[in-house]
Amino acid sequence: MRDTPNDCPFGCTVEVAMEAIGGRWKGAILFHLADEGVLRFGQLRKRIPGINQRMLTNQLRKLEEVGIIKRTVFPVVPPRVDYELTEFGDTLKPLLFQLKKWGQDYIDFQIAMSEE
Amino acid sequence: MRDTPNDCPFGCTVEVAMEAIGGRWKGAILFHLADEGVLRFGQLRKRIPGINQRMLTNQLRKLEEVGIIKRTVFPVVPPRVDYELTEFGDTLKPLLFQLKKWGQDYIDFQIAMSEE
DNA sequence: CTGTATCCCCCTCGATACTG
DNA sequence: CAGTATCGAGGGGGATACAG
Repeated sequence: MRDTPNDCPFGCTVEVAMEAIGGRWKGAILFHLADEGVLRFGQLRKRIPGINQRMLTNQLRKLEEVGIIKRTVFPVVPPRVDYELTEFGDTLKPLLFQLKKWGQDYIDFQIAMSEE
Repeated sequence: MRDTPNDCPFGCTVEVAMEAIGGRWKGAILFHLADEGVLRFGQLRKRIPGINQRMLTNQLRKLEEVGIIKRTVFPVVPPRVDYELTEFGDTLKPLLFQLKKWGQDYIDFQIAMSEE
């Protein structure tokens, strides 16, 4: 997080947004929660190939910290922890779906470029 | 860039998109180009406080490499280099403005959280 | 003005093993 | 099942100096 959000003369709100939802995994995590609602830790892991436990825990904590996702622990054995978007996190949905759509276009474009 | 874009079972197109436009500076660079059109190296630098020459050059090269921005060198002294979005880069515009809007909401939300 | 070239630190991230 | 602990490699990123 930037120390002083007020020294953002022009387009740096974009930077702030990128810090919140950017990085290697956050986008994928958020997309799945936006797409499917409530998901357990293990369900998220299955949906994000390549991520390991450490990273998943790590990123989930950061998203929880800034109020984008909610974490619910059930005191049962075996343990069960649910993750979902908060009310504020829901405001990300249009962005995430647009991001996904653009990502598909981007992949197609890269393929077209490499084939020319 | 991910090696095999095809091993993206579910929401990983979001990951791919984040790799292309994510990171500390790319969002800001793209936003300014989307907002103002053609900008010179030095103009970009002035608009992105905190970035240094190395990083600006670095990120511009990456964006150029994947076909999002176009670089035009004018053989004059002193040198002049223009940057602008490519036709494909233009498809990012709605995303960037939405990103900026959400970033503002996010900043407000963080302030509200810390004041509660 | 628009870059390269070095140097180096830190922090992210991955692999693996272990725990309640 | 859902984590934590530890270690280590790698690269992102900054400061500075130099070049065309």
